[in-house]
Amino acid sequence: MPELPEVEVVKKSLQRKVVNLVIKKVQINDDNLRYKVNKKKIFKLIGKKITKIQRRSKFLIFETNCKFNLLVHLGMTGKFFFIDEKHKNFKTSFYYEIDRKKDKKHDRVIFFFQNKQKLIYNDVRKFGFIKILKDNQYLSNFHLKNLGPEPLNKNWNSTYFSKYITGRKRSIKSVLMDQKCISGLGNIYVNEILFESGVKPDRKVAKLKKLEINKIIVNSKKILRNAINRGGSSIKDFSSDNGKKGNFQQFFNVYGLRGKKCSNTDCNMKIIRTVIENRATFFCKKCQK
DNA sequence: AGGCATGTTACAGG
DNA sequence: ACCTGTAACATGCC
Repeated sequence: MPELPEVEVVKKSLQRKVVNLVIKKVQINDDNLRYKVNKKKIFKLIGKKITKIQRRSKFLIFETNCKFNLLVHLGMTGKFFFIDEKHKNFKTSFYYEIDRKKDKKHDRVIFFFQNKQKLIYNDVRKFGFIKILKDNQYLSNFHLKNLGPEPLNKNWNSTYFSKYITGRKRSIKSVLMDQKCISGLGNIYVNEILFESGVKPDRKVAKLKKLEINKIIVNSKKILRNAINRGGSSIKDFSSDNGKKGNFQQFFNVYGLRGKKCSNTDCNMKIIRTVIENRATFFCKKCQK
C-alpha cells in the first residue's frame, strides 16, 4: 500500500479538492472491501459537507459537518480519483483518461458532489476499507487506539524507542513494521531506513547500540520527509492525484534492487533479498551490520 | 504455472 | 495476560 508518505500526499491532494464540497449522492459498486461497506451508515453523509481531511498513520479521516466521519484505509492498492467534468480538458482529467481506462472496473465507491464533480475510491485488491465513525468513537476506534507515535512527531525519539524495545526478542525489521511501536512505516521505508542506518534487518533489537538507535530515528524522519516532498513512491499501484506519480522510488537504495550493486561508493557488494516475517527484505551484506 | 505484490489482523502456540 | 510468528484476505502482473 501506500505507506505514510503516500497517504500524506493523498491527504494534501484531497484537502485541495474535496474540502467544502457537499455530498449529493453515494454510489457503491462493490461493498465487499476488507470490511463490508455499511450502506445505511454511509448514506447518512448525503447532504453533508466535508470539512477537513486528517491523516493518522496510514489512515485517512474525512471530517464532515455532522456527527459522522469517514475512516479510510487504502490497503495495498486503494486510490482516489477526483473527477471534475467541467474541467475535462485540464491536466487532471487527462491523467484520469489515460490511467483509468483499464481499471474502471475497480471503482468501488463513488461520492458525487455538485457540478458533476465526483470522488472515486478505486481498489484492485480490496484490502482497503471505508467506514463511518461517530464523533465520539474517534480515538476509541480499535484501528486507531493502539497505534504508536507518528514517525515525524517528537514523541518518536530514542528515549521512547529504547524503552519500547527493552525485553523484546524480535528483529529490528519486524519491530519497525509493528504499528504499535511506530505507526506509518511499511515494508519499503523500513528497508530503506535500515540501509541508511547501516543496520541489518534481522538484528535483534536487544543488541542494538545507542548510536544505531539514534540513526534509525533520525533516518526515518529524513527519509519520510524526502519521500513526501517527492510526492511519494509510485511503484505499481500508488498514484496520488488522478494518476499523478511521485518519484521517490528513483532514490531507493535497496528496495526491489536484488542483485544490483550497493549504492555506497567503494562498495561492490550486490543487494541481497531475503524474507523476514513473510515480507521481502533487501540489504547490503557489507554496509549493514 | 507459479511466485510475487506498498497491509492488517485473527489466531495458535509459547 | 503478554509476546511472537504465520496465514489469510482478493486480484493482477511478470
